[in-house]
Amino acid sequence: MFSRSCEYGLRAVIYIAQQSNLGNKVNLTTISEEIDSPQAFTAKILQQLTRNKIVKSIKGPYGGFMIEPEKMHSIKLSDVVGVLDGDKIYTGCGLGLKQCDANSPCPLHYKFIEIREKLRTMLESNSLHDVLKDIDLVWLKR
Amino acid sequence: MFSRSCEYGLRAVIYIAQQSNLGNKVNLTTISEEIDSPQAFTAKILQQLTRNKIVKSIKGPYGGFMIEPEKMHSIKLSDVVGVLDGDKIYTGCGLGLKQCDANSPCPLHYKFIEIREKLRTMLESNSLHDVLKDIDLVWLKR
DNA sequence: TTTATAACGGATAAAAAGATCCTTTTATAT
DNA sequence: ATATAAAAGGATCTTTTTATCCGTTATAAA
Repeated sequence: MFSRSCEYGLRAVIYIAQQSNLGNKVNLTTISEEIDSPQAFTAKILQQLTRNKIVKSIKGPYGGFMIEPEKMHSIKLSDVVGVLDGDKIYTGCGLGLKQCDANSPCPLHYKFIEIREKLRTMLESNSLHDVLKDIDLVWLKR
Repeated sequence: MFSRSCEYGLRAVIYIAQQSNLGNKVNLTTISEEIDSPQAFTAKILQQLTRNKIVKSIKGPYGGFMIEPEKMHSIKLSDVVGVLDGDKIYTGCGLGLKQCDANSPCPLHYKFIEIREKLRTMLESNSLHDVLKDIDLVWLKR
């Protein structure tokens, strides 16, 4: 469904969000341990998320990553996915055709569109706040 | 959503099925032209589909690929996807966690499972016959 | 002001996916 | 029998994705 990068990114964001809610900033080492991801690679992903204002980074001692509490409602899962995987998951054709839309649909167009729209809606309607509401973070470690 | 291989595979199977319905066998060159895919790579994919009895191959002059008419109802899209991409699209965790299921769900488990089940149902309930019913094959060329 | 810590960024490496090439095998028609 | 057409299969190459390494920059505390 998503690329590795995007999976790590989502896990990282959820973890950082949860810690930010507790008032903690977290550094790269901790993040990659907690979400079980390769550290250097995770660093690259966090850089992208930082540049795109999803997370905030603080350099230097006692630095790390955090998400501003006031953004918990506005940042949607779709924002994270959008930064890391783009929008091809919503817009792309199930059969990989370049041109496939309502007025020139591929054989499976109408069968796929429903699923893709459901996915889009899910990602766009769930904010970090929503995700954190009922969460058991242990699961990010597996 | 699917790998390139799987996209080509689905396009090839749909095209072969349609031609088989018309009583035609089709060779690799024709297939890759009609579905706009790299020929040699498509050959590899067709080999896999042949080994897995999705398509039938006939060697030698006047040979090619076909799908036996009596299989049009029994071969589902999920069979093609299963051969080429496996079942990770149904069973895998949205966040890429190895262990994620009903009794140890990841933070997004219940949000994803609905989408995945919808996809599975769609692929498992659509046979080649179903797909061919209302199809405009021109679209496989784009 | 020095030292230590942590993110940033560029370069590189490894692995996987995508794609091609070429020889071998099979089968058909002449 | 021979020539030819087509798939099969092994080896290899290319591109993309995933992952690592290391020097640079920023910052906080002592």
